[in-house]
Amino acid sequence: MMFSKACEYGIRAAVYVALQSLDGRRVSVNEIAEEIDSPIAFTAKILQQLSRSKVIHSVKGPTGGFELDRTEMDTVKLSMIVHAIDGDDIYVGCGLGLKECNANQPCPLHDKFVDIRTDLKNMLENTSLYELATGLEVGLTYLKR
Amino acid sequence: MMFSKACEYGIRAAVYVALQSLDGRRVSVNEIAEEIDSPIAFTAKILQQLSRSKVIHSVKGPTGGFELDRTEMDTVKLSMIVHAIDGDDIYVGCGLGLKECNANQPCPLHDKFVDIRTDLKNMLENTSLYELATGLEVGLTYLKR
DNA sequence: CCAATAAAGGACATTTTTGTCCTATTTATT
DNA sequence: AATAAATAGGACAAAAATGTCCTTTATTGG
Repeated sequence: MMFSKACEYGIRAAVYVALQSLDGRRVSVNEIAEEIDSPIAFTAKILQQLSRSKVIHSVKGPTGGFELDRTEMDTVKLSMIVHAIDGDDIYVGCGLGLKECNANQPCPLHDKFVDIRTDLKNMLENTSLYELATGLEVGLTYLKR
Repeated sequence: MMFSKACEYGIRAAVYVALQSLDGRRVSVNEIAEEIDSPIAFTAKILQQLSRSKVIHSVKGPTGGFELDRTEMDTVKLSMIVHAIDGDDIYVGCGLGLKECNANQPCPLHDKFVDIRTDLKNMLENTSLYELATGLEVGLTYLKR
């Protein structure tokens, strides 16, 4: 609707990793894909991206998996995940696809989009994985279905 | 960023048709594609969709083309174009791609998305082609580049 | 050291979106 | 009636996004 499928899986995966990390549990790709109801191999690719972008931490070998430490959960905001996967489309792009749309040379929707985008941007930049994981932990929110 | 490419072209095309219709000019696919800087044949398909959805009016044969009458420009809102081309994804879909995300069983971002989507929805439902075309006419906004 | 386990990564397959080309249909003009 | 101009529509092509499979690399525990 707004993010790519890859980004949707990425956010859900990161939130699940955060949730389990609250209990000190490291989680595997298989478990993540199972718990967020996503295709395993594709999810593995996305987790690689997130790991390369330092959004989550990965450990190879037996007992390995993905994790986040408590401080990272606070510092990692949704905007970092979206940026790592979808790039800066949401921030930069014109709603009507113009290359050089800006306040000087705006598309007909420019001003109307500015407000909506600002709200979205603020939301993404102010929402941490910790915040999302705790909602899940308490059973208020869900990651599947 | 938010709409498909097809929808971006569709909105730009419809606004251009409205603009020219203000002067009583009927416009061809070729002229539209030229003026909004879009691929001709693809634009033709999109105009077909808009015509079938009664968003714009088409006339075949010599002197034919696309047009809108003054009353239609007021009644046609952006939401109708978006709906005709992209369906109701923007209205219905969960931000994280869950099938059954709602107030009872929300995804972690549900509440945060509700506000943003409501604003987007209101904007689309309250913006008419007439409003957008007049901005263009006065030279305040642009449809290319 | 060896075996097993888990992520990393490359190559490939499928699906969707975007885009093109050609023919058919409609209609105004002569 | 013939011609030409315009949209309608079907079939195809290319590109991007999504998704799978298999091999390599790192690491743990026996």
